[in-house]
Amino acid sequence: MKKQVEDKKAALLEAALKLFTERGFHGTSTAQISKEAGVATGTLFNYFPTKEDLINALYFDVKEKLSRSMGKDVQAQKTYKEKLRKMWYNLVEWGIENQDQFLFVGQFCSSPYITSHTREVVMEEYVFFHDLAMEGLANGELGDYPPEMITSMFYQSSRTIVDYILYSEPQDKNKAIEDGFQVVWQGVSKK
Amino acid sequence: MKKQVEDKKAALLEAALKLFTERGFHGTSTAQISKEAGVATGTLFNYFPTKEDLINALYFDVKEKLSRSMGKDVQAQKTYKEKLRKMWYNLVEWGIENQDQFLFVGQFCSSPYITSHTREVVMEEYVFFHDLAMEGLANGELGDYPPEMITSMFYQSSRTIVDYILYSEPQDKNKAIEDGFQVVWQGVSKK
DNA sequence: TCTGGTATTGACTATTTAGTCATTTTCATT
DNA sequence: AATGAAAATGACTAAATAGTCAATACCAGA
Repeated sequence: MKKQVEDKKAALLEAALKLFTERGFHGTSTAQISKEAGVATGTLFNYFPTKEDLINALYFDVKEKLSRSMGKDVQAQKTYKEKLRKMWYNLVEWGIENQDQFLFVGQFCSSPYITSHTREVVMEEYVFFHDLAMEGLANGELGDYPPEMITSMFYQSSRTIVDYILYSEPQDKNKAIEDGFQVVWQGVSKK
Repeated sequence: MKKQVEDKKAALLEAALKLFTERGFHGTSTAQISKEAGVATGTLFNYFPTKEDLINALYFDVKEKLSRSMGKDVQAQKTYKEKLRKMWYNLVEWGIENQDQFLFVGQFCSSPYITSHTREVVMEEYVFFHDLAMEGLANGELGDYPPEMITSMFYQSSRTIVDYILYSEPQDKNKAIEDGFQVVWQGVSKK
């Protein structure tokens, strides 16, 4: 029973992910989401009292997965540059392998349907990222820029490279990923 | 008469800009837009046959303004680095001074309501940008990266810095703008 | 097999929506 | 002042919407 519950909830989130990205928030009806998920219209509202709750839960879900992928094996790297490189590859590879989630985040990160509460909760998942920037500033590996600026530039650049790879389809994706890292590292590291 | 026509059209675009950014595309009714613009509901459809036509016209309008600001006085600069710096300042300052348009573009650039036709037409306004990257590659000022990658990184970084300035509100905005340029220039220039 | 509580269903509704169109207003020209 | 064509109006409609709720299905434990 518990299993089935999770199944339906996951199916609803998956359906919502696909449809919201394809057709937008108000462009997708709750009926369409239920149908795509293979459940009754009422079932959606058992799990998510309102449509807004649904998209906020979905946003949190996706951002959490992203944050987990992002941090994987980073602390195991020897040098600071290797830590950043690991994180870069985690980010870009996740984006390529999870296109739908990647596009969803891009489309809804500044959307009015995501509440400031959701944004705050999501933020907490990313403190380790901020800490890593602080570490680089403290040990002199990074140029003397505000940490929020560094993290933003790093994260947004990874999105830019994923977009570039998905849209321009370069022959050598790995080259593109490494090129991207070189640009960012040259940009933020201390000369 | 001609004057008034343009007034109403402009009022509709302005109202749509504000409301779409605040409440999303389907979250904003055509009635709300008409009301905000101070015209009758029918008038909107005289100028824009459908709601989609309206948002596409608006998107084109804003992107065109951005492209014009972006290129201003760039060719008058002496060195290549100065050309890029001029463009960087044009971009970031436009974003700060035109927050509403800046946010609108960010929110709708990858939205399903913007047709691929609109995207293509908008693209044409930005060939000079691509050409500038080619120029930098040809004269050895830029690192050996694909030009599309360079333009994307440059443009998206400018967006990141505007976001950073609007959201983090650093004491010294000009320092932040110049810092941003340093990061990007270090990133894409040849070492 | 029976019990009782939980999960699921889908018909239903009150509201909202994009777009229409017959009518009225505006105003340059005569 | 008279004309007429273009612009503006807003009441209207057919369709779609988020969310409800009474009825049903399910299933673990006794």
